[in-house]
Amino acid sequence: MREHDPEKLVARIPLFATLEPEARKPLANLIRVRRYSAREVVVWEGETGGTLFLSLTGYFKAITTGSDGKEMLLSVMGPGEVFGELSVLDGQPRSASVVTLEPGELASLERPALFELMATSPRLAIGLIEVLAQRVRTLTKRYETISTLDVPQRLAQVLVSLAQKHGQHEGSRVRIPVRLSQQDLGSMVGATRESVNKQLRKWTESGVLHRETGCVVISDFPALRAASAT
Amino acid sequence: MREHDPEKLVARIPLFATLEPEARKPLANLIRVRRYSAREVVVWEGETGGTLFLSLTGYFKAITTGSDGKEMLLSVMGPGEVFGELSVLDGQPRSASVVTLEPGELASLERPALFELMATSPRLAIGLIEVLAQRVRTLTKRYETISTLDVPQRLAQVLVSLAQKHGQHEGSRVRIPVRLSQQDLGSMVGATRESVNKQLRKWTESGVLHRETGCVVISDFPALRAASAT
DNA sequence: CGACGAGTATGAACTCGGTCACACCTTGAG
DNA sequence: CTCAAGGTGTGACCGAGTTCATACTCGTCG
Repeated sequence: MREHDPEKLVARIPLFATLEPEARKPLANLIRVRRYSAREVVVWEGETGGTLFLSLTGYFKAITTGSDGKEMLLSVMGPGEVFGELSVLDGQPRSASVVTLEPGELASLERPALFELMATSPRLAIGLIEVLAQRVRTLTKRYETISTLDVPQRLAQVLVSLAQKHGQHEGSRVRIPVRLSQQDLGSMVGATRESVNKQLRKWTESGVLHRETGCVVISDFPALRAASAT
Repeated sequence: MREHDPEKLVARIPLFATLEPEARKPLANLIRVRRYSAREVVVWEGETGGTLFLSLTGYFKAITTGSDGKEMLLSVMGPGEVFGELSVLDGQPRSASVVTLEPGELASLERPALFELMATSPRLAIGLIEVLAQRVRTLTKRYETISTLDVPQRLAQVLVSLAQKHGQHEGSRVRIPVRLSQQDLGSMVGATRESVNKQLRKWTESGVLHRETGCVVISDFPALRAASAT
């Protein structure tokens, strides 16, 4: 995003889009923008921190690391999305780490500034509650999925939702413009790198999708969608 | 709970405990109390509904039913806990069904009344945000657990947390006073009834726990706790 | 440009836990 | 009191997916 006028940046973030215009001006002065390089850690799980992040460009992953060192990928966040609201709102330690998947830019807002804004702008509070509510719904669904479906179904489901959330249409094809390793995909569906690889190969062979420099391109979206349900 | 003075009821619910005393009086007039019999459905997944529920007595389970009809148990709620806040806050359909595990009483509060209260009492809004935040944290942890640990570990973990949340100490023993079938336990950890049965038997044989008329009593809490981590 | 590290590819062996099948208890409704 | 229904107990079998081992491919950095 070459745009560096804070006020214009703010208008692009859905959370702030519905904000009263007169509330946007002060906001613009409170955010700070920073560029992150690939694989940089934005927040560490377990840390206490009161910063809210707003993704401007690039993709980020939220991960938790289990006691045995295994990494679980909780969500992939792209431009316009907000994260870090949990710790800001309840003051508890960060529930996950966030790492850049590729270079990108983030705007950040500190807790005191956020609370000040919320006091004058109830819509912001409502927006944040909606973000939180959405997280609960997404997590509930993922939880249900992981304990009900088998690996191919789970993988199909993840690809479908990645495509819906971040996909770029190229004719009848849909490109998922996020550089996710097979390891990453595995840790999204609770499977090993190997299992992901094998399933991906099957789909590649049957022409459902193909890989391009670290990205997945879906050729036959309906087929994938069909594979995600029973 | 024989107590039927609404104002006293309200004081027992943690969400309202920190409420300004002058805000409790109007609240008392807005809640409605109802008794539910065993296995009664309080809310149906998918329905739209704007009622917030406050558990007074008895235990309740939140479940989602997958497309294949398999039931997942999301959480067990006991006296003092609040549920149904998600749909009330974001207006979306209910994310899960709630069913009584045994006869119990619930207080309920309708959306308009709640919003009215929130407008005058910011603490209530903060309390609800905390409830939501807690849900995100719990779900995140459960999600991590289910995809990292094996069945015995998951089961141990669930029993430990049930004991911590609802347990009654009887000397060195801890009783989980909730009537959960092995099927229920299974659907909490993403396992079958049979697997739960077999693990429970092992623990019974080794004296870690025993069963009493539908309830689980933990004899060796440290052992169970040890079994829940690797 | 060449080499190292990260990611990809693939199969063989094993194993946890699910499925199935069947018998045995409780418990509460009539 | 009796019966049906729902919950519990237990073993045999088998299959999806993990683990392990071993090559290969690519891109990026000295």
